[in-house]
Amino acid sequence: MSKGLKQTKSRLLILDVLDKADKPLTAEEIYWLIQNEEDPINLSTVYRTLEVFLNKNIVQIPLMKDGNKASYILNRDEHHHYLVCDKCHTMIKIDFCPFDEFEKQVEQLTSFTILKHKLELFGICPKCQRERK
Amino acid sequence: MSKGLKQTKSRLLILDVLDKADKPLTAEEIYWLIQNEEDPINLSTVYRTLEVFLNKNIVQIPLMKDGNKASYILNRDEHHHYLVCDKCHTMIKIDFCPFDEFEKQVEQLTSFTILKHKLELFGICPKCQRERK
DNA sequence: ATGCAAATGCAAATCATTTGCATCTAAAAA
DNA sequence: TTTTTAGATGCAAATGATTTGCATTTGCAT
Repeated sequence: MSKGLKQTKSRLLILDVLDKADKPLTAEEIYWLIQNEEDPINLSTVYRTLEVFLNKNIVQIPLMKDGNKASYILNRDEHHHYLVCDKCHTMIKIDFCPFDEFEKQVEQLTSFTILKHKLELFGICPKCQRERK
Repeated sequence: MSKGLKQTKSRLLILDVLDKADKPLTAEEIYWLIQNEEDPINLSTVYRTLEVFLNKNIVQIPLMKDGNKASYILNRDEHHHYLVCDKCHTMIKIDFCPFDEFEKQVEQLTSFTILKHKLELFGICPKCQRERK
């Protein structure tokens, strides 16, 4: 395993689950998905692993929360954002991001060094518009 | 009090504290700020009031969290974003937002109707840069 | 193979937030 | 103004996500 981490079964399983996921997963969701696999793994381990992965920048927590639980995604070093439907919570990825220029302006204005940004868009998806939900 | 709410001392105090604040406040910060004022008020009341205010759109929760506590700001119907220092959590308001054009593009691309967006920038503030914390 | 630092399981602790319930109070009705 | 009552509050206990202490296990460097 990269970044000076021991390669353990739990960590590989968690990475695998996150890799296959098509949406951000909570610690508990990861936990249950792994129960369905071969070897059980403790919920504390999931939390501890996710924290290590966060520190190593292997995973990220996007802005949206599922209730008050944090969700995690693999950091694929692609930069993108999510668009979330307020009605049905459909979540789609937006693959472009025009904010480099904006960040430069803010850096000049504030003297901060900007490291990252999080953006999320909320609206109504086409399906819900049709169904007037 | 507007929006069909009873005008109570707690609610007026909470509104006042939020109005005077120059940054998002957690429920507990609001609670302590009010202890310093004349009349004490219960922490549950702060939480309950904030929830009512949220539903009435009188306050909003910006994206950033102080640790894992939610922060609240008065909804002033101004649109702006926050810049947060990763080290000392200093939080400053950015008063301009260039994303209308971007939203239009995303609407065309996805057929979503976009209602709002949340953006947050993270970096290191000038003070922490100097102190190399 | 051996030793050790790091990882894990388990149970208990933590901490923000919520809730049940008895009491109180703003404001509508009389 | 007094009465009425739905909604607001205080208090203590419950909840639920996340963290932590500690004993045990396991990668992996020697």
